[in-house]
Amino acid sequence: MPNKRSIFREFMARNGLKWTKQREAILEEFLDSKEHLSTEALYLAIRSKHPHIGYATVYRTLKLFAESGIAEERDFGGGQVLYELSNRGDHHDHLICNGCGAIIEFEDQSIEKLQENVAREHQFKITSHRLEIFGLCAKCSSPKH
Amino acid sequence: MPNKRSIFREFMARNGLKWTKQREAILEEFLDSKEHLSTEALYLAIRSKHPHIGYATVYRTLKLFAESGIAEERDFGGGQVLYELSNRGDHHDHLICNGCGAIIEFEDQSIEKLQENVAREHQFKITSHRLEIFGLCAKCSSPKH
DNA sequence: CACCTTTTGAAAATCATTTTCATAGGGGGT
DNA sequence: ACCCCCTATGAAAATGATTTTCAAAAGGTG
Ligand SMILES: [Mn+2]
Ligand SMILES: [Mn+2]
Ligand SMILES: [Zn+2]
Ligand SMILES: [Zn+2]
Repeated sequence: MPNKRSIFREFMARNGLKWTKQREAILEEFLDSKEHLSTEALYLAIRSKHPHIGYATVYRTLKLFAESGIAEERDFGGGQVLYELSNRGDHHDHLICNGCGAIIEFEDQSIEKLQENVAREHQFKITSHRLEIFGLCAKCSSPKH
Repeated sequence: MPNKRSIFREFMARNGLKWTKQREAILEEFLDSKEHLSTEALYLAIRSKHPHIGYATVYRTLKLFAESGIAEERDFGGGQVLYELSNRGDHHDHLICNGCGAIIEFEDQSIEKLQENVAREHQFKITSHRLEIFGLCAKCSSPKH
């Protein structure tokens, strides 16, 4: 079970890319992070420990994470792209609260199957998909504040 | 069965907004259009008949179409927002070809139901959702050519 | 260490979309 | 039709996330 650190380092080596302090710092901060975060959020988190790291480098490095497969890019329409760690190969979709911004993950094999049926009916070859449900989470839709 | 023209005009009146040549021209061109089109595409289409209409006005008017309910905004991640007429009042989702850009619409009540179940399990109140399946259409995935 | 390539940070550039602002145009009331 | 008060318009400038440029600063391989 290769961990994300080694997957990423192998990706770098395989592509003739270099292992730098910046990339290491960004990787560590990203691995520590929870949930879905924007480049800006990660940049700000890193800045406290590494004030010298530039914004562009964070952008570039997150793209590398996505290319290497250890991270996934998400665009929930909030104006900024979000990144999350790719968890053990499993695909999942999202419930997104318009009230507090909470993002709830879910997996539903029945839905996935039906999507494949739809694609098959159209002789369409799926490479990826996204299902996003917007609304209000339990907290935000409860009457008592 | 109020048509889109009257729905939009009523929306305008109700909100104290004015009926202008520009809005009429943009509406007519939009009603004539097929499928999912960008502001730019609509602007270019209109420009031949109405060279005086500005880009900003097209942006503003498409937003009004969406607000009034006669159009829907879609962001398939292509860098530009697309608009389509809200047809048949029914919700639908999309298959998007990465090869030729074709957009295929589909409706699947079973998937919708399962989405509601997922939301219910999380005590989540749905206001909207989107399901987009990316890949290759029949034409683009066929071996010949 | 040398050398060649990739990286980096800061600033400038992109690009879709939005906003500004001065002028023009609806439209209800008279 | 005339006023008057908004709202709308177009051109240009502004925005804001992301990307690119470029000269200087490392990787890393032998
Ligand atoms: Mn997720
Ligand atoms: Mn559609
Ligand atoms: Zn919430
Ligand atoms: Zn195609």
